[in-house]
Amino acid sequence: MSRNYAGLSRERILIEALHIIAGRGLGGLSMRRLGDALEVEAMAIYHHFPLGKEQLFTSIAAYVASPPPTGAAFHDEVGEEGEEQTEVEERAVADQRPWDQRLTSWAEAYRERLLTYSGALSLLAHRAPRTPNSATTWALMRHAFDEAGLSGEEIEMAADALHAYCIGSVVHQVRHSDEDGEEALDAAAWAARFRFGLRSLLRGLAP
Amino acid sequence: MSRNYAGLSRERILIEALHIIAGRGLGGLSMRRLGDALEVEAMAIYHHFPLGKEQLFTSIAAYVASPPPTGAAFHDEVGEEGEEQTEVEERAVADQRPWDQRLTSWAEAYRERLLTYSGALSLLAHRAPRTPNSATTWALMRHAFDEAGLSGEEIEMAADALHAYCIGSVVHQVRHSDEDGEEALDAAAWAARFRFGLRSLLRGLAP
DNA sequence: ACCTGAACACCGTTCAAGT
DNA sequence: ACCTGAACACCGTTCAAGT
Repeated sequence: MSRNYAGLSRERILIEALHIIAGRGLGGLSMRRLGDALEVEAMAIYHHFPLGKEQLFTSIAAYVASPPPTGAAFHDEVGEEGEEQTEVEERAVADQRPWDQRLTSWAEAYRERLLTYSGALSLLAHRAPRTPNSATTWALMRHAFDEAGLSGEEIEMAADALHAYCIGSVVHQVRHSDEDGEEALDAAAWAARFRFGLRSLLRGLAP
Repeated sequence: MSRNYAGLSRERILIEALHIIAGRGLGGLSMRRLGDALEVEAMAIYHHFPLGKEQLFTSIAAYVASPPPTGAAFHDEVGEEGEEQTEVEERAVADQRPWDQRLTSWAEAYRERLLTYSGALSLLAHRAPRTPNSATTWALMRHAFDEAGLSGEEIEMAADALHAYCIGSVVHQVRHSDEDGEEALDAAAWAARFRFGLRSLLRGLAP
Protein backbone atom coordinates (compact mmCIF):
# COMPACT_ATOMS: atom_id res chain seq x y z
CA MET A 1 0.00 0.00 0.00
CA SER A 2 1.29 3.42 -0.83
CA ARG A 3 -0.06 5.83 1.73
CA ASN A 4 -1.17 4.86 5.16
CA TYR A 5 -1.31 7.91 7.32
CA ALA A 6 -3.23 6.04 9.94
CA GLY A 7 -3.29 8.95 12.38
CA LEU A 8 -1.25 6.98 14.85
CA SER A 9 -0.50 8.62 18.20
CA ARG A 10 0.92 7.68 21.55
CA GLU A 11 -2.55 7.82 23.04
CA ARG A 12 -4.17 5.54 20.45
CA ILE A 13 -1.33 3.04 20.79
CA LEU A 14 -1.60 3.08 24.57
CA ILE A 15 -5.36 2.52 24.55
CA GLU A 16 -5.07 -0.34 22.08
CA ALA A 17 -2.29 -1.90 24.14
CA LEU A 18 -4.53 -1.80 27.21
CA HIS A 19 -7.28 -3.49 25.19
CA ILE A 20 -4.98 -6.33 24.22
CA ILE A 21 -3.71 -6.69 27.79
CA ALA A 22 -7.28 -6.81 29.06
CA GLY A 23 -8.21 -9.46 26.54
CA ARG A 24 -5.15 -11.70 26.28
CA GLY A 25 -3.00 -10.77 29.26
CA LEU A 26 0.31 -8.96 29.36
CA GLY A 27 2.06 -11.88 27.67
CA GLY A 28 -0.35 -11.57 24.78
CA LEU A 29 0.85 -8.08 23.95
CA SER A 30 3.34 -8.13 21.09
CA MET A 31 4.41 -5.31 18.86
CA ARG A 32 3.15 -7.21 15.84
CA ARG A 33 -0.24 -7.89 17.37
CA LEU A 34 -0.47 -4.29 18.50
CA GLY A 35 0.29 -3.20 14.95
CA ASP A 36 -2.44 -5.48 13.59
CA ALA A 37 -4.98 -4.05 16.02
CA LEU A 38 -4.03 -0.54 14.91
CA GLU A 39 -4.13 -1.62 11.25
CA VAL A 40 -0.55 -0.62 10.79
CA GLU A 41 2.78 -2.37 10.36
CA ALA A 42 4.30 -3.17 13.74
CA MET A 43 7.35 -1.08 12.95
CA ALA A 44 5.26 2.09 12.76
CA ILE A 45 4.94 1.98 16.53
CA TYR A 46 8.64 2.68 16.89
CA HIS A 47 8.13 6.11 15.44
CA HIS A 48 6.01 7.01 18.47
CA PHE A 49 7.91 4.93 21.00
CA PRO A 50 11.50 5.10 19.73
CA LEU A 51 12.80 3.11 22.68
CA GLY A 52 10.54 0.20 21.84
CA LYS A 53 8.56 -2.08 24.05
CA GLU A 54 10.25 -1.07 27.28
CA GLN A 55 9.15 2.52 26.72
CA LEU A 56 5.66 1.32 25.90
CA PHE A 57 5.60 -0.61 29.17
CA THR A 58 6.73 2.42 31.13
CA SER A 59 4.03 4.54 29.52
CA ILE A 60 1.39 1.94 30.34
CA ALA A 61 2.59 1.88 33.94
CA ALA A 62 2.37 5.66 34.09
CA TYR A 63 -1.12 5.63 32.68
CA VAL A 64 -2.37 2.93 35.04
CA ALA A 65 -0.82 4.36 38.17
CA SER A 66 -2.04 7.89 37.60
CA PRO A 67 -5.66 8.84 38.20
CA PRO A 68 -6.28 11.48 35.55
CA PRO A 69 -9.85 12.47 34.79
CA THR A 70 -8.37 14.04 31.66
CA GLY A 71 -5.61 12.71 29.48
CA ALA A 72 -2.92 14.25 31.65
CA ALA A 73 -0.78 11.13 31.51
CA PHE A 74 -0.11 11.65 27.83
CA HIS A 75 1.57 15.00 28.23
CA ASP A 76 5.27 14.94 27.58
CA GLU A 77 7.63 14.48 30.52
CA VAL A 78 8.08 18.26 30.58
CA GLY A 79 6.35 19.14 33.80
CA GLU A 80 4.23 22.02 32.72
CA GLU A 81 1.27 22.41 34.99
CA GLY A 82 -1.85 21.80 32.94
CA GLU A 83 -5.12 23.46 33.80
CA GLU A 84 -6.80 20.19 34.73
CA GLN A 85 -4.09 19.53 37.28
CA THR A 86 -4.49 22.80 39.10
CA GLU A 87 -8.19 22.17 39.04
CA VAL A 88 -7.74 18.76 40.67
CA GLU A 89 -5.43 20.28 43.25
CA GLU A 90 -7.96 22.95 44.10
CA ARG A 91 -10.70 20.40 44.42
CA ALA A 92 -8.52 18.30 46.74
CA VAL A 93 -7.77 21.27 48.97
CA ALA A 94 -11.35 22.49 48.87
CA ASP A 95 -12.64 19.17 50.18
CA GLN A 96 -13.99 20.05 53.61
CA ARG A 97 -14.55 16.54 54.96
CA PRO A 98 -12.32 15.17 57.75
CA TRP A 99 -8.88 13.91 56.77
CA ASP A 100 -9.68 10.20 56.99
CA GLN A 101 -12.67 10.52 54.71
CA ARG A 102 -10.58 12.37 52.16
CA LEU A 103 -7.90 9.68 52.23
CA THR A 104 -10.53 6.96 52.04
CA SER A 105 -11.93 8.51 48.87
CA TRP A 106 -8.47 8.78 47.38
CA ALA A 107 -7.61 5.19 48.27
CA GLU A 108 -10.82 3.77 46.87
CA ALA A 109 -10.37 5.64 43.60
CA TYR A 110 -6.77 4.47 43.36
CA ARG A 111 -7.78 0.88 44.05
CA GLU A 112 -10.55 1.10 41.46
CA ARG A 113 -8.10 2.22 38.83
CA LEU A 114 -5.54 -0.47 39.59
CA LEU A 115 -8.33 -3.03 39.47
CA THR A 116 -9.59 -1.75 36.12
CA TYR A 117 -6.18 -2.34 34.59
CA SER A 118 -5.25 -5.34 36.69
CA GLY A 119 -3.75 -7.06 33.65
CA ALA A 120 -0.95 -4.48 33.70
CA LEU A 121 -0.44 -4.75 37.44
CA SER A 122 2.88 -6.57 37.21
CA LEU A 123 4.32 -3.65 35.24
CA LEU A 124 4.01 -1.50 38.35
CA ALA A 125 6.38 -3.71 40.31
CA HIS A 126 9.49 -2.43 38.57
CA ARG A 127 8.57 0.89 37.01
CA ALA A 128 8.13 4.13 38.92
CA PRO A 129 6.98 6.64 36.35
CA ARG A 130 7.23 10.34 36.97
CA THR A 131 3.55 10.92 36.89
CA PRO A 132 2.48 14.54 36.42
CA ASN A 133 -0.06 14.39 39.22
CA SER A 134 2.06 12.53 41.75
CA ALA A 135 2.78 15.97 43.15
CA THR A 136 -0.95 16.54 43.53
CA THR A 137 -1.36 13.24 45.35
CA TRP A 138 1.51 14.16 47.59
CA ALA A 139 -0.12 17.50 48.40
CA LEU A 140 -3.33 15.73 49.32
CA MET A 141 -1.47 13.29 51.59
CA ARG A 142 0.54 16.01 53.28
CA HIS A 143 -2.54 18.07 53.90
CA ALA A 144 -4.57 15.17 55.28
CA PHE A 145 -1.91 13.62 57.49
CA ASP A 146 -0.93 17.03 58.77
CA GLU A 147 -4.51 17.54 59.85
CA ALA A 148 -4.38 14.08 61.44
CA GLY A 149 -1.57 15.29 63.68
CA LEU A 150 1.47 13.76 62.01
CA SER A 151 4.53 15.82 61.38
CA GLY A 152 7.67 15.77 59.31
CA GLU A 153 8.93 12.37 58.28
CA GLU A 154 5.90 10.67 59.80
CA ILE A 155 3.81 12.11 57.00
CA GLU A 156 6.07 10.62 54.37
CA MET A 157 6.02 7.26 56.07
CA ALA A 158 2.25 7.31 56.45
CA ALA A 159 1.83 8.19 52.78
CA ASP A 160 4.12 5.32 51.81
CA ALA A 161 2.16 2.94 54.02
CA LEU A 162 -1.11 3.97 52.45
CA HIS A 163 0.28 3.54 48.92
CA ALA A 164 1.70 0.17 49.87
CA TYR A 165 -1.59 -1.01 51.31
CA CYS A 166 -3.54 -0.02 48.19
CA ILE A 167 -1.16 -1.68 45.75
CA GLY A 168 -0.78 -4.75 47.91
CA SER A 169 -4.52 -5.15 48.33
CA VAL A 170 -5.10 -5.21 44.60
CA VAL A 171 -2.19 -7.59 44.01
CA HIS A 172 -3.52 -9.83 46.76
CA GLN A 173 -7.02 -9.78 45.31
CA VAL A 174 -5.89 -10.46 41.75
CA ARG A 175 -3.65 -13.25 42.97
CA HIS A 176 -6.43 -15.02 44.80
CA SER A 177 -9.56 -14.24 42.83
CA ASP A 178 -8.47 -16.59 40.05
CA GLU A 179 -8.54 -19.37 42.60
CA ASP A 180 -10.90 -22.30 42.35
CA GLY A 181 -11.01 -22.55 46.14
CA GLU A 182 -14.07 -23.58 48.10
CA GLU A 183 -15.29 -20.10 48.83
CA ALA A 184 -14.25 -17.67 46.11
CA LEU A 185 -14.89 -14.07 47.09
CA ASP A 186 -16.90 -11.79 44.84
CA ALA A 187 -16.09 -8.19 44.04
CA ALA A 188 -18.18 -6.82 46.90
CA ALA A 189 -16.45 -9.05 49.44
CA TRP A 190 -13.04 -7.93 48.22
CA ALA A 191 -14.13 -4.30 48.44
CA ALA A 192 -15.31 -4.86 52.00
CA ARG A 193 -11.97 -6.38 52.95
CA PHE A 194 -10.17 -3.47 51.38
CA ARG A 195 -12.23 -0.99 53.38
CA PHE A 196 -11.74 -2.95 56.60
CA GLY A 197 -7.97 -2.87 56.25
CA LEU A 198 -8.01 0.73 55.10
CA ARG A 199 -10.05 1.82 58.12
CA SER A 200 -7.69 -0.07 60.41
CA LEU A 201 -4.60 1.41 58.82
CA LEU A 202 -5.90 4.99 58.99
CA ARG A 203 -6.96 4.51 62.61
CA GLY A 204 -3.53 3.13 63.47
CA LEU A 205 -1.73 5.93 61.65
CA ALA A 206 -3.38 8.69 63.68
CA PRO A 207 -1.44 9.43 66.84
CA MET B 1 27.62 -35.73 22.81
CA SER B 2 26.35 -39.15 23.59
CA ARG B 3 25.50 -39.25 27.28
CA ASN B 4 24.68 -36.23 29.35
CA TYR B 5 22.96 -37.35 32.50
CA ALA B 6 23.45 -33.96 34.02
CA GLY B 7 21.55 -34.80 37.19
CA LEU B 8 18.93 -32.22 36.36
CA SER B 9 16.15 -31.70 38.90
CA ARG B 10 13.32 -29.28 39.53
CA GLU B 11 15.27 -27.82 42.42
CA ARG B 12 18.48 -27.21 40.45
CA ILE B 13 16.51 -25.64 37.61
CA LEU B 14 14.62 -23.38 40.02
CA ILE B 15 17.78 -22.19 41.76
CA GLU B 16 19.50 -21.47 38.46
CA ALA B 17 16.44 -19.60 37.21
CA LEU B 18 16.51 -17.42 40.32
CA HIS B 19 20.20 -16.73 39.66
CA ILE B 20 19.45 -15.55 36.16
CA ILE B 21 16.54 -13.42 37.34
CA ALA B 22 18.73 -11.84 40.01
CA GLY B 23 21.42 -11.06 37.46
CA ARG B 24 19.56 -10.08 34.32
CA GLY B 25 15.99 -9.52 35.43
CA LEU B 26 12.88 -11.53 34.71
CA GLY B 27 13.01 -10.60 31.03
CA GLY B 28 16.50 -12.05 30.83
CA LEU B 29 15.28 -15.52 31.74
CA SER B 30 14.86 -17.65 28.63
CA MET B 31 14.65 -21.41 28.38
CA ARG B 32 17.73 -21.43 26.19
CA ARG B 33 19.78 -19.30 28.57
CA LEU B 34 18.58 -21.41 31.48
CA GLY B 35 19.71 -24.51 29.60
CA ASP B 36 23.13 -22.96 28.98
CA ALA B 37 23.54 -22.13 32.65
CA LEU B 38 22.69 -25.73 33.55
CA GLU B 39 25.02 -27.02 30.81
CA VAL B 40 22.18 -28.78 29.10
CA GLU B 41 20.08 -28.35 26.00
CA ALA B 42 17.15 -26.06 26.68
CA MET B 43 14.69 -28.79 25.75
CA ALA B 44 15.85 -30.96 28.65
CA ILE B 45 14.04 -28.59 31.00
CA TYR B 46 10.70 -29.67 29.57
CA HIS B 47 11.22 -33.12 31.01
CA HIS B 48 11.07 -31.61 34.52
CA PHE B 49 8.56 -28.88 33.72
CA PRO B 50 6.32 -30.50 31.08
CA LEU B 51 4.04 -27.46 30.91
CA GLY B 52 6.94 -25.23 29.97
CA LYS B 53 7.78 -21.72 31.05
CA GLU B 54 4.42 -20.98 32.59
CA GLN B 55 4.87 -23.90 35.00
CA LEU B 56 8.38 -22.72 35.73
CA PHE B 57 7.02 -19.27 36.57
CA THR B 58 4.40 -20.73 38.88
CA SER B 59 7.04 -22.77 40.66
CA ILE B 60 9.24 -19.72 41.07
CA ALA B 61 6.29 -17.79 42.51
CA ALA B 62 5.59 -20.63 44.95
CA TYR B 63 9.22 -20.71 46.01
CA VAL B 64 9.47 -16.96 46.52
CA ALA B 65 6.18 -16.55 48.36
CA SER B 66 6.76 -19.41 50.77
CA PRO B 67 9.11 -19.00 53.71
CA PRO B 68 10.54 -22.51 54.05
CA PRO B 69 13.64 -22.98 56.18
CA THR B 70 13.87 -26.37 54.44
CA GLY B 71 13.15 -27.17 50.81
CA ALA B 72 9.45 -27.62 51.48
CA ALA B 73 8.48 -25.71 48.35
CA PHE B 74 9.91 -28.43 46.15
CA HIS B 75 7.61 -31.16 47.39
CA ASP B 76 4.99 -32.24 44.90
CA GLU B 77 1.57 -30.65 45.06
CA VAL B 78 0.37 -33.66 47.02
CA GLY B 79 -0.24 -32.12 50.39
CA GLU B 80 1.46 -34.63 52.64
CA GLU B 81 2.50 -32.96 55.86
CA GLY B 82 6.27 -33.07 56.02
CA GLU B 83 8.07 -33.22 59.35
CA GLU B 84 9.57 -29.78 58.94
CA GLN B 85 6.13 -28.28 58.51
CA THR B 86 4.76 -29.71 61.76
CA GLU B 87 7.92 -28.48 63.39
CA VAL B 88 7.36 -24.97 62.12
CA GLU B 89 3.77 -25.07 63.25
CA GLU B 90 4.79 -26.14 66.73
CA ARG B 91 7.35 -23.41 66.92
CA ALA B 92 4.75 -20.85 65.86
CA VAL B 93 2.32 -21.97 68.51
CA ALA B 94 5.02 -22.29 71.17
CA ASP B 95 6.01 -18.64 70.69
CA GLN B 96 5.02 -17.02 73.98
CA ARG B 97 5.45 -13.38 73.02
CA PRO B 98 2.41 -11.11 72.62
CA TRP B 99 0.44 -11.41 69.39
CA ASP B 100 1.71 -8.22 67.79
CA GLN B 101 5.34 -9.19 68.29
CA ARG B 102 4.66 -12.56 66.71
CA LEU B 103 3.02 -10.96 63.69
CA THR B 104 5.81 -8.42 63.44
CA SER B 105 8.37 -11.22 63.25
CA TRP B 106 6.35 -13.01 60.62
CA ALA B 107 5.89 -9.86 58.56
CA GLU B 108 9.55 -8.91 58.68
CA ALA B 109 10.62 -12.40 57.60
CA TYR B 110 8.09 -12.36 54.77
CA ARG B 111 9.24 -8.95 53.62
CA GLU B 112 12.88 -10.07 53.76
CA ARG B 113 12.13 -13.02 51.51
CA LEU B 114 10.19 -10.96 48.98
CA LEU B 115 13.03 -8.47 48.94
CA THR B 116 15.63 -11.18 48.40
CA TYR B 117 13.85 -12.33 45.26
CA SER B 118 12.56 -8.94 44.23
CA GLY B 119 13.38 -9.68 40.60
CA ALA B 120 10.57 -12.25 40.59
CA LEU B 121 8.15 -9.93 42.35
CA SER B 122 5.97 -9.33 39.32
CA LEU B 123 5.29 -13.06 39.07
CA LEU B 124 3.38 -12.85 42.35
CA ALA B 125 0.83 -10.46 40.90
CA HIS B 126 -0.98 -13.13 38.90
CA ARG B 127 -0.04 -16.46 40.44
CA ALA B 128 -1.40 -17.77 43.72
CA PRO B 129 0.44 -21.02 44.30
CA ARG B 130 -0.89 -23.58 46.72
CA THR B 131 2.03 -23.31 49.05
CA PRO B 132 2.42 -26.22 51.50
CA ASN B 133 2.92 -23.92 54.45
CA SER B 134 0.18 -21.43 53.68
CA ALA B 135 -1.88 -23.45 56.13
CA THR B 136 0.82 -22.88 58.75
CA THR B 137 0.82 -19.16 58.11
CA TRP B 138 -2.94 -19.13 58.37
CA ALA B 139 -2.75 -20.94 61.74
CA LEU B 140 -0.30 -18.35 63.00
CA MET B 141 -2.56 -15.50 61.87
CA ARG B 142 -5.69 -17.03 63.36
CA HIS B 143 -3.95 -17.64 66.65
CA ALA B 144 -2.48 -14.16 66.87
CA PHE B 145 -5.55 -12.18 65.79
CA ASP B 146 -7.74 -14.31 68.01
CA GLU B 147 -5.54 -13.33 70.92
CA ALA B 148 -5.83 -9.71 69.78
CA GLY B 149 -9.58 -9.91 70.25
CA LEU B 150 -10.77 -10.32 66.66
CA SER B 151 -13.33 -12.93 65.82
CA GLY B 152 -14.72 -14.76 62.83
CA GLU B 153 -14.45 -12.96 59.52
CA GLU B 154 -12.51 -10.12 61.08
CA ILE B 155 -9.56 -12.46 61.45
CA GLU B 156 -9.63 -13.31 57.77
CA MET B 157 -9.85 -9.65 56.82
CA ALA B 158 -7.02 -8.72 59.16
CA ALA B 159 -4.83 -11.49 57.76
CA ASP B 160 -5.54 -10.27 54.22
CA ALA B 161 -4.71 -6.71 55.20
CA LEU B 162 -1.40 -7.80 56.70
CA HIS B 163 -0.49 -9.79 53.61
CA ALA B 164 -1.47 -6.90 51.38
CA TYR B 165 0.64 -4.45 53.36
CA CYS B 166 3.72 -6.67 53.18
CA ILE B 167 3.50 -7.30 49.45
CA GLY B 168 2.62 -3.71 48.72
CA SER B 169 5.49 -2.36 50.79
CA VAL B 170 8.03 -4.40 48.87
CA VAL B 171 6.49 -3.48 45.52
CA HIS B 172 6.52 0.16 46.56
CA GLN B 173 10.14 -0.02 47.67
CA VAL B 174 11.33 -1.82 44.55
CA ARG B 175 9.41 0.63 42.37
CA HIS B 176 11.02 3.66 43.94
CA SER B 177 14.48 2.53 44.98
CA ASP B 178 15.62 2.52 41.35
CA GLU B 179 14.82 6.21 41.26
CA ASP B 180 17.45 8.84 40.70
CA GLY B 181 15.50 11.30 42.82
CA GLU B 182 17.09 13.89 45.06
CA GLU B 183 16.96 11.83 48.23
CA ALA B 184 17.15 8.11 47.50
CA LEU B 185 16.39 6.01 50.54
CA ASP B 186 18.79 3.31 51.67
CA ALA B 187 17.82 -0.16 52.86
CA ALA B 188 17.66 0.89 56.51
CA ALA B 189 15.32 3.78 55.76
CA TRP B 190 13.01 1.50 53.81
CA ALA B 191 13.01 -1.00 56.67
CA ALA B 192 12.12 1.77 59.10
CA ARG B 193 9.21 2.85 56.91
CA PHE B 194 8.03 -0.72 56.70
CA ARG B 195 8.07 -1.06 60.49
CA PHE B 196 6.30 2.26 60.95
CA GLY B 197 3.42 1.23 58.72
CA LEU B 198 3.36 -2.27 60.17
CA ARG B 199 3.12 -0.93 63.71
CA SER B 200 0.33 1.41 62.66
CA LEU B 201 -1.59 -1.31 60.88
CA LEU B 202 -1.37 -3.73 63.80
CA ARG B 203 -2.42 -1.01 66.23
CA GLY B 204 -5.39 -0.15 64.05
CA LEU B 205 -6.40 -3.76 63.61
CA ALA B 206 -6.76 -4.39 67.34
CA PRO B 207 -10.25 -3.50 68.56
C1' DA C 1 7.29 13.32 9.58
C1' DC C 2 5.25 9.05 9.13
C1' DC C 3 4.96 4.50 7.63
C1' DT C 4 6.54 0.09 4.95
C1' DG C 5 9.04 -4.30 4.07
C1' DA C 6 12.83 -7.16 4.25
C1' DA C 7 16.21 -8.88 7.28
C1' DC C 8 18.60 -10.58 11.71
C1' DA C 9 19.03 -12.65 16.01
C1' DC C 10 16.42 -14.60 19.35
C1' DC C 11 12.52 -16.94 21.49
C1' DG C 12 9.02 -21.08 23.30
C1' DT C 13 7.62 -25.40 22.07
C1' DT C 14 6.92 -30.00 19.38
C1' DC C 15 8.55 -34.12 17.96
C1' DA C 16 11.32 -37.91 16.53
C1' DA C 17 15.43 -39.88 17.91
C1' DG C 18 19.12 -41.36 20.77
C1' DT C 19 20.92 -43.82 25.26
C1' DA D 1 13.71 -42.09 32.29
C1' DC D 2 16.46 -38.54 30.64
C1' DC D 3 18.46 -35.78 27.24
C1' DT D 4 19.60 -34.23 22.18
C1' DG D 5 18.95 -31.80 17.70
C1' DA D 6 16.37 -30.25 14.03
C1' DA D 7 12.32 -27.83 12.94
C1' DC D 8 8.28 -24.39 13.20
C1' DA D 9 5.96 -20.33 14.31
C1' DC D 10 6.62 -16.28 16.54
C1' DC D 11 9.07 -12.42 18.59
C1' DG D 12 11.73 -7.41 19.20
C1' DT D 13 14.43 -4.46 16.70
C1' DT D 14 17.44 -2.30 12.80
C1' DC D 15 17.77 -0.22 8.62
C1' DA D 16 17.09 1.34 4.02
C1' DA D 17 13.42 2.85 1.42
C1' DG D 18 9.16 4.95 0.18
C1' DT D 19 5.73 9.17 0.40
